[in-house]
Amino acid sequence: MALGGSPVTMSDVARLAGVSTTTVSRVVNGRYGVSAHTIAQVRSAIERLGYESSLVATSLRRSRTDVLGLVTHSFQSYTAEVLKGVMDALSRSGLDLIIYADSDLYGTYAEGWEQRHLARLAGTLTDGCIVVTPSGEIRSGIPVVAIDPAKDSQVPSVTAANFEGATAVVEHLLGLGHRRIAFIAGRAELAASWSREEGYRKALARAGVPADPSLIAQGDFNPDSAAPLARALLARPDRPTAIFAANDGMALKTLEVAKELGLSVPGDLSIAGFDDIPESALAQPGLTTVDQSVYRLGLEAARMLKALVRGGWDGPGQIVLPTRLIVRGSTAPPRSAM
Amino acid sequence: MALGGSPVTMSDVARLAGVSTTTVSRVVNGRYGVSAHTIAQVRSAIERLGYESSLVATSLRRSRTDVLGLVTHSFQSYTAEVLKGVMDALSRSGLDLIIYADSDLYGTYAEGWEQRHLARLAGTLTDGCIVVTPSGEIRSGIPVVAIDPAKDSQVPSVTAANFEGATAVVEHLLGLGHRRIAFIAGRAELAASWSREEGYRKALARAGVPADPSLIAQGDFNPDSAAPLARALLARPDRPTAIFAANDGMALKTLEVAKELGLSVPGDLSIAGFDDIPESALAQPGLTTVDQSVYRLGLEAARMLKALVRGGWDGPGQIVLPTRLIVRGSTAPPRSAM
DNA sequence: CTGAAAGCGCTTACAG
DNA sequence: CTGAAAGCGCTTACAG
Repeated sequence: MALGGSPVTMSDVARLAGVSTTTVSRVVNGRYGVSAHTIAQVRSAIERLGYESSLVATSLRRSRTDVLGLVTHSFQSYTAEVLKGVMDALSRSGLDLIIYADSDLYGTYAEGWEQRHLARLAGTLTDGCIVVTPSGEIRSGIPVVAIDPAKDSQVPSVTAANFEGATAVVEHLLGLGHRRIAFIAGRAELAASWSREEGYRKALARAGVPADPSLIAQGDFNPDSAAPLARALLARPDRPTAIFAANDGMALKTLEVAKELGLSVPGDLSIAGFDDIPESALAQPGLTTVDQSVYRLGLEAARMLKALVRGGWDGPGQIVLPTRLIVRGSTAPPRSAM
Repeated sequence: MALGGSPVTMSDVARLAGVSTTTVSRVVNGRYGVSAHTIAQVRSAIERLGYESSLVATSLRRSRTDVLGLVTHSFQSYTAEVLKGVMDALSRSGLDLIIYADSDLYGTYAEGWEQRHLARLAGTLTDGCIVVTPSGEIRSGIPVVAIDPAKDSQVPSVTAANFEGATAVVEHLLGLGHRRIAFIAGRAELAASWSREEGYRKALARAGVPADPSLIAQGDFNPDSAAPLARALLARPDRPTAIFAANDGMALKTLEVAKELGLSVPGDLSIAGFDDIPESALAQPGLTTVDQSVYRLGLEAARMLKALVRGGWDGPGQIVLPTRLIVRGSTAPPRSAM
């Protein structure tokens, strides 16, 4: 009960109750074969001492922990949405969640971070893990589900229909009359970024518009990475009439840059993104984008992992969630076509 | 190296390298007194097997883990901001972070959740813990810092100048000519909510405006909790000319409700919040609010905990961060005063 | 119905 | 420079 004393252990309880730790363990875990009197004795000792079993010791001894893990290398609003979905899927399932974040890797993309984080949890702490946007292939002794996996990754994963979504948004721009459409890409190693770029290329090709490689800029999904890229694109004499960024964070940053440069959106420049984060609906003008429900990414990943851990998964190795084009004020016909 | 085999242990490495686990442990932890040849031997075995030490086993054996814990019962944008601050404070400090979330308590305020989560981590897993918005007093064997603690809590904590911030925003409304100002409160057990209500009362009292108890509604910081309350307040024949909500989430929900009811903001109704979350600047009209930098709450809490864990804290037991009134378009003089 | 003992994967005196 | 043994806090056969 002491504030600041060393943690109460099972032996403390056993001593106070006058029984063995074996018996205390039985009571704590609700096993059969303990007399009512002993149970009462132990319960009261637990109460008096404020005993809580040690997750660490339990998980080291047991094979199962009923705890799922999640590893991530940053906490953007994307991550927060993922977490909401995961927690809702786990709600009242008896499975808890542990999130592991390595301070030395935070915000960087040091290769293999997912592997190291995973190993920390996989030992015996967690029964299975969700890995958010891993940069490479993953190997692990426990079930793993990736959210937005690396390109060519083989682990079970959940992702959105990135190719289709990107195609739809670029076709929307083409339909408005745009021909010089730039693309700001995301982290190149992620399948999501690669598919969005493919969708962009495919839509142009279908429309018979030759792709101009100088209109493709390499960002990393981080909003700040888009600022210099947008500036460079917009400084060109033959600047594009539309910019499609691989996520909303970068698209909104592009919107900021355009305003700084005195360009009106969508008058001088159309802008589109991907994700439909809450800020996109609130921006001035509202951002045309693709809804990919990051919340559902987290929800489905947790459901899949739950089934995998319990040995009851018979679905596909990859879940692809539908996307939806959302047209708002940031896109319009180019001036030349008006 | 096997995909899906059981985890590689230190004994596996020892066997392959032809040494004892003692020696492997020494190499892994960089202890002195191992021959260069043995080190190379062990390193290569570790490499070949893809060995990573088990966090669980290590933390059970060692007194120190160099891992800090954080427990929360929900993942709102508030939590995401807190986490960013915490991670930035921990960056390159050698301290990692584990977040524990209990699925059975998610989104609910079941009494004592913080105590139970904490006990799971406090055993030996973490050297210290941050508890986000605990609902009651906390006892623990390891250092703990609370962010927005419970009323009358004694644990070290970080919070904003809630009283002063609330006073400022209500004085702003009074200055515009409002006299019927409603207040939507937050979770009653939190000091933050209580202080904001006190600030509201104090500002009215100073201005000689009698407080009308029927204008105080009890929310819980969750945006959804505000909808019925705002509806009830606005349905009254003597409806208030201004509503001050204890956080931005509830204020933005109130804005939505007002629009639904066909009321113009700020023409028919002024609305103010507290927090300054990103959405508030983007809302139409922009939300008048109090900036409390949730990011800094996380940053300072992690700094404090770091010092506490390392035995180097000599600051006060509670850190109070300044707040700042931010006036945007959602507040204006009431019609009657125009 | 109850307990002594082994062992989960590590680290740390201790002995050599 | 290296290893056998004890022990961190639990759970689980096994024996009684």
